[in-house]
Formats: sequence, C-alpha cells, structure tokens
Amino acid sequence: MGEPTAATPPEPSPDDRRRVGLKDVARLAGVSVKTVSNVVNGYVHVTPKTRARVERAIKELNYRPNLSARNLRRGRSGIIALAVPELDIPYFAELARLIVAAAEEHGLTVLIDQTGGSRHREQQVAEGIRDQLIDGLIFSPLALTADDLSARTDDTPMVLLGERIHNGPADHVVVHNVAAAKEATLHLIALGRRRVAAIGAQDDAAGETARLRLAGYRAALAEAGLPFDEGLVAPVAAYHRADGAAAMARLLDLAEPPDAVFCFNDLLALGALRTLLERGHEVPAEVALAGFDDIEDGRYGTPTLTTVSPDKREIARQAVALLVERMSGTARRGTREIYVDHRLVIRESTTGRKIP
Amino acid sequence: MGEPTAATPPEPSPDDRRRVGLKDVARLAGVSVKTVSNVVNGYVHVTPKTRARVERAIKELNYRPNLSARNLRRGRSGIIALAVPELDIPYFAELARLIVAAAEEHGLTVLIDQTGGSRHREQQVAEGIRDQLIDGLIFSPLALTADDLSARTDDTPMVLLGERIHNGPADHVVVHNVAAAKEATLHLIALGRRRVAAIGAQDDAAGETARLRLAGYRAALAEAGLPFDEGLVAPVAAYHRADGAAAMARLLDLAEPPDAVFCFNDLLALGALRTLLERGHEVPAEVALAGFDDIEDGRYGTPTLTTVSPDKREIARQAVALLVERMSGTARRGTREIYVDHRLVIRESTTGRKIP
DNA sequence: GGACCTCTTTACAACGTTATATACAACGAT
DNA sequence: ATCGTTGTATATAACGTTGTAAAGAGGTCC
Repeated sequence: MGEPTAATPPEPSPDDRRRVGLKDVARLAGVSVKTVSNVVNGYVHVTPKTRARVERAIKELNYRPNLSARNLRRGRSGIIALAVPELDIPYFAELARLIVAAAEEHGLTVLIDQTGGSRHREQQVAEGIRDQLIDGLIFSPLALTADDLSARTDDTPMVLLGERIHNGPADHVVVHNVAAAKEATLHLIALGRRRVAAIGAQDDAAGETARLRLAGYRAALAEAGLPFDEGLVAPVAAYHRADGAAAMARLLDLAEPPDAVFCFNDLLALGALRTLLERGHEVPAEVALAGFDDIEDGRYGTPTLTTVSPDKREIARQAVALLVERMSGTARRGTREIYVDHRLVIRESTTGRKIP
Repeated sequence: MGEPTAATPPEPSPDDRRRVGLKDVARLAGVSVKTVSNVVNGYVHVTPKTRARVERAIKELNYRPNLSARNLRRGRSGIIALAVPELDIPYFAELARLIVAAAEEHGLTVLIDQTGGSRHREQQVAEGIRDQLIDGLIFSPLALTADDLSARTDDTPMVLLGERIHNGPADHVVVHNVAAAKEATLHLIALGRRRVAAIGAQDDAAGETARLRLAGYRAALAEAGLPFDEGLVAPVAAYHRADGAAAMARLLDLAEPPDAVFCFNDLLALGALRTLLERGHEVPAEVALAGFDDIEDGRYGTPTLTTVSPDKREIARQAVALLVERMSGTARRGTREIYVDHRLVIRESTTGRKIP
C-alpha cells in the first residue's frame, strides 16, 4: 500500500488534547511518574539535577495536579463546607470572611452552602449532601433542633455555630448570650431608663438564641428591681431590618411606650432606629437603643449603634480549630463547647453624640 | 500453641472501618458494582426488584458516593469558584448570595476565594490555583489589569465581573457605568444643584470602574453646561465607608463646598453621609447625596440613600449562564460582553422625606 | 425451533494520583 | 573486597467511580 494519506486517524485533534498529567511530564523529563510526584510534593530526596529537569518539564507542559485524583488517593479533599442561612446577612458575611481566612491558614478551602434557614435544606446539609467531598462542616443552623441534629447519620466532622444546640451531638462555639444580654440591658437601665423593651423574642422550637437573650434581659430587670412587662417584649418572625422596624412601630403605639430598647441583633436595631427617626423620636434622648452582633453598618449609621460585640475573629478561629482537630482524629471523645468573649461597645445610640 | 489470645490482630478495629463504597453495597445486595452505580445514577433499565434490593443495601450501609472518585472519573467536579475581594463588602456579599443560588440551579456548588484585592492573590486565582478541582471561575478582580489577565496560562473557563477589563481575554458581565453615572449626576443637577462633587476617583491602572463613573459624571456636567471643577473630584484609596467619610470631610473644608455629591459606590456615600450628619449638615437640604450599587444598608439608613441599582440578580444569572456555556464548550469563539440593566432609585438623600 | 429482537446485568478498563516495597547506586567503614 | 548504610529512583497497586462492550435472559416472529 501507499503511505498513509493526509487523513491521519490517530492524530490527537488539537482541541481534545487531554489535560496533561504526571505521565506526560514524566515522559518529557525522562523519569518515572513517582519522581514527578515527588518533585511536585516537595519530597526531599530528589537530586537537584532531576528536580530541575522535572520542573522544566512541568513548566513547559503547564502541568497542574489534578485535585480530584489527589483527593481520591489521599482520602481527603482539603475542603470544608460552611453552611449559613444567607451570605448577605452582615453577621454571616463577616463570619464567612473570617472563617475563609482562618481555614486558609490551615490549608483548607471553604465551600459555601446557603440554607436560607429552610428546615429542608438544613437537613440536607446535616445529612451530608456533600459528604465525601468535604472533610468537615461548620454549620450555623436556624431551623433545626437538637433532636434533628442528633439523628444525623453522617459522620463527617461538624462544628456548630450559634447557641442553638446545647448538649448537642457536636462541638460548638458560642457566646455567653445570657450574660451579654444582661449586660446590655443593665447598661440601658444605668442610663436611668425604666421602661426597657426587648425586640426579637421567638416562640418556635428553633429560637434558642432568642430564649437565651430574653433570659438575660429578664435577669437584668430582676437585678435592677424593675418589673417584667410582657407587653414590652416584641416577638419577630425573623431577624431582619424590616422585622425590627415593624416591632418598633408596635412598641411606639403602646399607651406607655418604652424609653429604651434592647434588640436581639443589630439588624433589628437598625430597623427599629429607622422607625424611631422616621417618626421624629430622638435617639437616645427619647429612646435609647442597643443591639447585638456589632456589624459594620452599626458603626457608621447616625447615631452609631451601641451593641454587644462578640469576638467574631475568635469564633472563626475556634470553629476551624475544633474542626481541624476532629478531622485529624485527635479530638477527645465527648463534644466540646467553647465560649468566646464579647464586650459591650457603647456608642451614640445610648449615650448620645460625644462633644468633639 | 494455644488458641489466639484476646489480641486478635486482623479484626478491623471499629474505628478505622473504611468508608463504604459501591463494592460493599454490591456485595450485600448480591449484584455487580456497576448495577449499584446504575441505581445510584438513576439509570432507567434496572428491574424494580433489583433496584429495591440495592436501595435497601444502600440504606443499610448508609452509603454515600465518593465525589472525589466520581469527579475524577467524570472529568469534572461540579464546583465553580467565585473570587471576590472580600465577602463582607455588602455588594459582594449580595452578589455572592445570588451567584450561589444561580449556580445551584445548574447543579453547581460554589467555592469561595477571597483575594482581599491583593495583586498577588488575584494572580494566583487567575493562574488557576485551584485548577483541576474547579470547572470554572467567576472572578471580580480589583488589582489586575487587562494585560495580567491576558497573560493567563490556565485554560479553565472564566467569567469576569465588573467593568474592569474591556476587550479582555474572557467573557464578562458589566453594567453601563458611564450611562448610569451620568443619570445619577443629572438627577442631582435636576434638583437645582450647581456644585456637584464626585467621590471615588482612582489613579492607578486598576481603577477602570472609577474612570468610567468619572466619565459619566463629567458627561452629565457637560450636558448641563456646568463647568468641571477638578477640586470637586475627591480621590480615594479604597471604596469603604472610612474613605467616603474622609473624602467628604475634605470637600466640606473647601472654600466653596459642594451642594451635592455623587459617590461612586454606596459605602463611600454612607461614609460621606456620616460625616455630613456629624458636622450638622442637613441631607438633602444642604447637600444632596447619591451612590451606586443599591446595597441593603442604604435602604434603611436615615435618610435612605438615592443610588444606581444594578440588576444584581441578572448579573449573577448571566455570569453563571456564560460560565456554564463555556464549560460545556458550546460557546462561541470570541469573548462576550454582557450588559446588564440598572435603574436610578431615588430616595430621601436627594429628595428629602416624603410627607406621610 | 431457530433467528432476532429488547431489556438487564456484568466484567473490565480507565481517570490521575500517592504508598509501598523494592531496585539500584554511591559511599564509608570494616 | 565486603558489608552495611544512606540516598535516589522506579514499578506496581491501590483509591472509588463510570463508560464500554459484551454476555445473559427473556420474549416475539416467522
């Protein structure tokens, strides 16, 4: 027969060229795959000369290790998931930033799950929807109860954020909600206020945070010898600005409106603030206002917002540290509860403008 | 010898039992691995009886597919990366939420990279630090120039956000910056203001957004027949509240301070607003204020903030859609530029309180 | 009753990496 | 010389999954 014609079948079309792998690098450098692997992983016992040759080949072929293969072989992925209700709730956004940063220090990458606070989605997360891809999970549940979480069959290491599940089935990182809420309320009382309201109560089984902060609020009243008035406690459906605004409106419509309000988070407080200013009430002259979370927005509003500031950086660090410990299997048997510091940051919404 | 003592070596310690795989399920169900795989993947031609048996085995062993292995075999991971400067800048937080949601509709999971706006980190991202794990990248660069991005050797599909890189090497989704900035400025002029300042100019090579918005601002002045006064243009180092506050202070110290300010984003505007109120200036009576981005905070401050509202949901949708198209290889050759709608949202910071 | 379908199931070979165990070389110390 | 000892490189076998090709099982048609 004649020579093969122009139609050369085995020619790898320039388009579907496979991604380069260790094998290709090895061939070009004239060494074994394992040697290339060793170079890539910084294994010590490689001659400078071989190393140089391999590195040249790597650069020439623009080789990148295939992480899926590596993960498969190593049995872990270096990825942890962070599950939060919504990424654009400032508190969670700040937390997410810090957690991503903290994870990076451990060489971990963060994959985000947004539950929207929906029970179904949270159950999926707890049940390990992404199991076998992630090495661990940092989870801030909204709708799930302790029982839900105990029923979890997935054994991926998990750390819980928020104070929802005490004596739960997993490690968790929390702030001293009761103490912090009490401090904030006492601060309002110390200003001389006598009708101190609370915005943020929640009835449903999931509202553990609300319960704790309410307990702190009541403890403060008790300590100050003030009566507890059910009518001054405003329940909300969610912890957004709109809920705070609506709750504040209801409180202002009372026969005897409050002269101070402790909001269970800053978004509620900012909503309440908006209602107060809209209706022409002076803050703090007529009504003093305190929140919880110390989100960025509260630091720049007018007036600036007095708030309980949890040490978010520490929450992030501890959460990642606990998780890493679990993942490496060096953790103690039982579940651990880590309490993180907080401090009351006093700003204009309670003490008024500082004279410059 | 006697019988083996209590020390039974080959007993798989209850702790290090391997994760269950298809093989284990197959053995328990008495079928081949491939059949189990077929069931897991919803392959049609499986007898109800076998399917039931397999499903029972899956449940009994609590089997979860190993995503690393699946990804390796399938050649893709179903993960895309989103690289943004910081997750807690409200604009990016909102965008991230929408992108995560949009990605989910395509069955994709999002992995977050925080560049902090650092050139080095951005280069790593562009160079595919996570290549071979992610199928695609949505990237909002701050420090990188068009040249940087063109030099990219990684061929992971990429979509750029923000208006930084025109005629760049990748698809991108942008808003009509010039037109939008012009609209906002014209709105201020229409209020009767004559000394309209701008906050947010940037000198460095990377400040493309700033350049475009400045162009819009100048176009509006020109159209209205107002002189362009260099002194009314305040440069900033970054787009945070603090920068806006400082810039506003400088503007107020001018011999002839402005009676309106267009800020190149909402954070700058909120910072500026804070300075104005702090110094006792009425907004909008003395100084009218407009921003850009329509972040949540601006909707609840006092006064509420007039701003250019880009259709963020659409930005997210388009970005993911473009990326998916690229990833599936069905995209056209050249790079595409998608313009997304915006509208000017007029609020109290320019028109004052609406009488209820 | 055989040929020819279709439906169901299977064995086996990848995917790209790292761990294990081993071979080979070089070098001192006996 | 011989024996270790150490340092370097390799061949091979996994990791758990899915695609391919082909085998079995049952039926229908002439």
